Amino acid sequence: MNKPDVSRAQEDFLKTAYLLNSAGKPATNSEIAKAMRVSPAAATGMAKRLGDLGLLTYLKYQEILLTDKGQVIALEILRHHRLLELFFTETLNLPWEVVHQIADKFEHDLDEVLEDAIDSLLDSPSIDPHGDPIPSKSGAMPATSTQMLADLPARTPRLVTRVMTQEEDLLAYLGSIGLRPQARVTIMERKPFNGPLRLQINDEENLVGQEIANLIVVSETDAE
Amino acid sequence: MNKPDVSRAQEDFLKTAYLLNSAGKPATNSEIAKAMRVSPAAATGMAKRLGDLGLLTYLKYQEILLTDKGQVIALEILRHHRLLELFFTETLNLPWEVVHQIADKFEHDLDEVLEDAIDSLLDSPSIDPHGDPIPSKSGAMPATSTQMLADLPARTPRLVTRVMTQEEDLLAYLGSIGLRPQARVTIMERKPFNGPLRLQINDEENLVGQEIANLIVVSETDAE
DNA sequence: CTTGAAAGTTAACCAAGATTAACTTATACT
DNA sequence: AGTATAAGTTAATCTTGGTTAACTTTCAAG
Repeated sequence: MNKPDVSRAQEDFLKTAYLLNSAGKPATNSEIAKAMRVSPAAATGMAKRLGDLGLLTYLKYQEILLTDKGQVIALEILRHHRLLELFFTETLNLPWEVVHQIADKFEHDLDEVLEDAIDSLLDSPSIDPHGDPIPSKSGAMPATSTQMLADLPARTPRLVTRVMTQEEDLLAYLGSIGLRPQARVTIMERKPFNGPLRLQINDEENLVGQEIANLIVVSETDAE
Repeated sequence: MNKPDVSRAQEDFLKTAYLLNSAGKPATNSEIAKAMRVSPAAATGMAKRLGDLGLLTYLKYQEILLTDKGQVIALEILRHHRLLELFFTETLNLPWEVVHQIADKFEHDLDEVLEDAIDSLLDSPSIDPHGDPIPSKSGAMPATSTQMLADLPARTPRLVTRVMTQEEDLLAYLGSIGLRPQARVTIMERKPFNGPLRLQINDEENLVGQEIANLIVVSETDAE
């Protein structure tokens, strides 16, 4: 298995496209450009280059689609990213809101020796501190719940399994109210007209808006 | 204190120049080019760019000299490098011969939060796994012994304080015979005509050539 | 079924960092 | 002192990954 030797910018592009897809959004030029904070023209140029490398299929004006080879790379980077996030929170007690940006830089340089050492230290973990699934070394993505807290009826106790944001301030806040993976959460009351939700989080109550509830993934079955 | 925002290639150049100087060699164009594995022309170009940035003084055909600003950056990168080496050996039990190349890549991306976390986890260490001194955050380089094993008379027990190579195979070998920082070492016998040295290393004897003995730094006073 | 805004592309350009080839300078040696 | 060789520089060129500005395509809505 020869490694295609892609640059960081290329890896970032593939990762971005993959993440858009797995968030249910199409990997369009403008979405990618926005996510990568570059101009649309830069995204077009990169798409062409990666198309030539056989890592995605690029057709003018169309949504880009990763090829198998491209997806393998995206998953590898994602694995690096999430392993690193977990590694840094575990070994250094760094809060979950800071590890994302750090991992974004290191993910491109994680060689296999280090990757394997981290994997074995952490006992081949399948989720990172945010609850995001860590692809296996062979590229298999662990299954995750698709149940959003926002869609849950009241009085249905669940466990938080994933928090789908990387925004630093928001993560810090969510952490402070205990809304993180493994927390027990129950919607006690929904205020009308898409109003805030009164939540029981572990032993405390708190109010959160719809927007936040839409970032919280919970277990598909009741917390016992 | 504004960060000058230098690229990786620029950081590498400054680091290389600094390391040449501290190894007693002049930071000449060809030495730098060789150490960085780029063409001499590339080194000239980079020297000009860094000169314009005020990070070194560049005069045609002359040895380059880091300015204070340039040296601060070099020391910062060196600090990152050595902290990372130690961090990875400590947390992951990686052997000392592999951490160098890993740190070479990560050193450019170590932000302050992570740097401080590592520093405090390791209790503000002053040497890395090879015995190389770790500059303090303020840029002070810890003093080190200058006594080479090769220059020691026979029957003079010392402690190994530093092993001055980053060659993977060699480090692995030296580790295997116990020649690493903290080891007790004594020259038992010198074979004539710069022949090999018979060494007592901790509790075992071994033969090494002059070349290796010239890489081993030992304490300046006798091991008790 | 036309049309206007949004999305995407193209073109011209730029800077960084590399290369090779050819030239210049420094230096060491007879 | 004169000159060969090593060291260093310059010039021309390349690739990557960006930019902005202008143009084209798509598509939804009247």
